[in-house]
Amino acid sequence: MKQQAVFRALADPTRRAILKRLQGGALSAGEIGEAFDITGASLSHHFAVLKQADLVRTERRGQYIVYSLNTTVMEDFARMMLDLIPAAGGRGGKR
Amino acid sequence: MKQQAVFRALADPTRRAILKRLQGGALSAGEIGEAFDITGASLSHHFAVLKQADLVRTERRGQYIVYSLNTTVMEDFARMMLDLIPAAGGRGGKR
DNA sequence: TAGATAATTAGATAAATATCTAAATATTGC
DNA sequence: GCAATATTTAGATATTTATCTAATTATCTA
Repeated sequence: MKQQAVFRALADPTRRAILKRLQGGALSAGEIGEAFDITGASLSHHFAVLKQADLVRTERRGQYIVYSLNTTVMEDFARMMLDLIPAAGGRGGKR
Repeated sequence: MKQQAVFRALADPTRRAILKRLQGGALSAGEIGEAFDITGASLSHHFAVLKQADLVRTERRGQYIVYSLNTTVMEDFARMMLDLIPAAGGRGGKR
């Protein structure tokens, strides 16, 4: 997991909202965009950041490009966060 | 939890390194700073961001100001991340 | 109380980021 | 192949953020 890329991607509220929209299942770029008041170009930039962090997967389906969550990376991330906590969820104070 | 403040705070590698240093227990600002090659002023800025996110607690001890992790917020955060994942760790696709 | 040490605040600057408009690329259906 | 639609890329701009130096605040000790 590219840790820094994931943290950076999640730091922006618009990108987190995109991830939330994808919780219900895969959506095309346009469908995702309906919920936001920014241009397609800006959206596209956000997609690129999410992709770089491997938080979403893409697949072209005809004219459309369909985005879906990469839940593996999100799980890894959450568990890593828990590991940051001394004696919490994880194997405790390792390192 | 001030979600945005937490995400923003965690986005910076220096701040994450500070949190890691605190895993072993409370440290003064100066002790934390020993590990970094930036000025005290910059460090202090990072502390402020971490405090704003409630990720660390401070306590003055004489001349020193001692920082410690606020594990509660970190746990909340990790669990919230898991909840972002459809049917993963948490109570599944609520929301 | 004066000097030393620890840390923060103020103000400036350079780098990173979010957003925009315009142009380019990919795909469909006639 | 051409027009229409969906999306991305390029280039510009404004905002945010990380860092610095200098000054300020707080505490200790002699």
